[in-house]
Amino acid sequence: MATAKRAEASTQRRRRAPRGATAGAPPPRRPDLRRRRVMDAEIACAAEELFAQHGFHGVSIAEVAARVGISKQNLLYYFPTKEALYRRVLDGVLDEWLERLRGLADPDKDPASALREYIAAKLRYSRDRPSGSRVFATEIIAGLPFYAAELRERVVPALRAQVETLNRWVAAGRVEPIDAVHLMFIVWAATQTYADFSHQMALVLGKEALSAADFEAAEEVVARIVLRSIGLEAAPPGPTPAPRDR
Amino acid sequence: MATAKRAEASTQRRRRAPRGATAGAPPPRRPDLRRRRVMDAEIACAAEELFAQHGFHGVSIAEVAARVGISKQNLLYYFPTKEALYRRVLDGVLDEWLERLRGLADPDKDPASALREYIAAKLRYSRDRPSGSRVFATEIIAGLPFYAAELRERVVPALRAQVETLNRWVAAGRVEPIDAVHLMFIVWAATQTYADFSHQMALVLGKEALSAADFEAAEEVVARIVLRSIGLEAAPPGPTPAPRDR
DNA sequence: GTCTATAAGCGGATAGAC
DNA sequence: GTCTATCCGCTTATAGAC
Repeated sequence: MATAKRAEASTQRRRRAPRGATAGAPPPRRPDLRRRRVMDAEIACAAEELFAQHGFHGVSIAEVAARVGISKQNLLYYFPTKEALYRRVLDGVLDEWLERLRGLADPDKDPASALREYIAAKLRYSRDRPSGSRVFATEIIAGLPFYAAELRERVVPALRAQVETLNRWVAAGRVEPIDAVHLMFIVWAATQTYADFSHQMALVLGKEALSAADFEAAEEVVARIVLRSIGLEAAPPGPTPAPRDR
Repeated sequence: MATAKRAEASTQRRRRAPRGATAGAPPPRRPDLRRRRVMDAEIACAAEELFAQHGFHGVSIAEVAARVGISKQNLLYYFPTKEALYRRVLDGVLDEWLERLRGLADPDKDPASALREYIAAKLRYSRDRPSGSRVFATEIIAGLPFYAAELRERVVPALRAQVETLNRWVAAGRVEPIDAVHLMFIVWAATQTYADFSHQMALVLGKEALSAADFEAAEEVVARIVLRSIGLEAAPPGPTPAPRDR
């Protein structure tokens, strides 16, 4: 999702073919569900970026509407309240997040490669969808004013499952004993930070934005840190693979 | 700072001793600098908590004033604009942060204990002043809309110095080679997260808030992860010291 | 579905009396 | 320093025509 397909949809928006004269088969008269879905997604996508930058209260529905190219009243036709739009954004972020991480950290897998994959997937998410990550982060930082129930129902179980997997590996002697909850807290933080704090990172690195090479380096370091901490791997093949840009 | 001395200041606020009659020595007529400083601090303290919870746009100066027990117009006497108040909050957070971390990560120190101290100090900060940490985090996540210059001038050099120290340890062969920037990114994230994401953590742990024992466990795991990643330490003395509450 | 019009309230900020 | 009064713009949301 994210930035895709906005342009095409926008150009075709106002006024489809006129109805009265030339149409052979009468167009279906039920509410246009497809259009509804497209508009919902497009509005949510615009809202996601704006909420990420300015926070819930820092964005007006008029601004979202303007970015999509519709009127604010029209936006209110699709989302009855600003809060509904905000929740929809969080839902979308969460859906994709759960989808991407489904099945990773399977307790039957090899711990090292399972953890590697998990870290890679989370970093990919930070890279592909920083806005979503940021909206979620600010909601959590604010103390879950809108999304506490959903987080409890959908996120916490997923996180607990990962902790549980790690604990099973410990119990089976496949990794060294460690406080699994805190290890996972750190994994989440270390991967999330590449979305949330990338502005600060860019400033430290003296560049405009993080590059692909930065994300590769991040993946290597996070994986090394985590794996070594539970006695899984000494060091990656090459000591420090040549950075491409930076 | 934070929550201290609010009560006493509030009770004595309205109307000091009347001026006309009984006073022997005429009270100094210059602007009361001491009062100014106290009020500034008190307002900033209240604002810090509110900004942390609701974000810059989610807080009205009237709400801040109400929490302090003054009128909104009176608040505007001390801070001419809402933005000035917000910057003052960030300044305060940054001042204390730099103060606490000053001198840590000295390149002449033993790397292991220097890093341990650094991690402990950052975690203590997350624990003592979560609101400040959160305000800062949301400002960064939002892309530094107000505080870019200050971050560039005061924070980035401090962060770079820490990276530099780590690099010197690598060059001197005192620690194993590693991508120092990313290691530090992870250290910042792993310590910061115990302030910013503590709500989510509490939900995962099934408790109201993080306890002292949680912070001790965090310190142990973060230190272990970081030190091991550069070949500094095998494991802490006891395998898993008995948790006190949880 | 999309538009115009408008309700009803809160936001930050200023002016001036005391 | 603190108060009263007030300006004005922007906000979410609704009503109803087309």
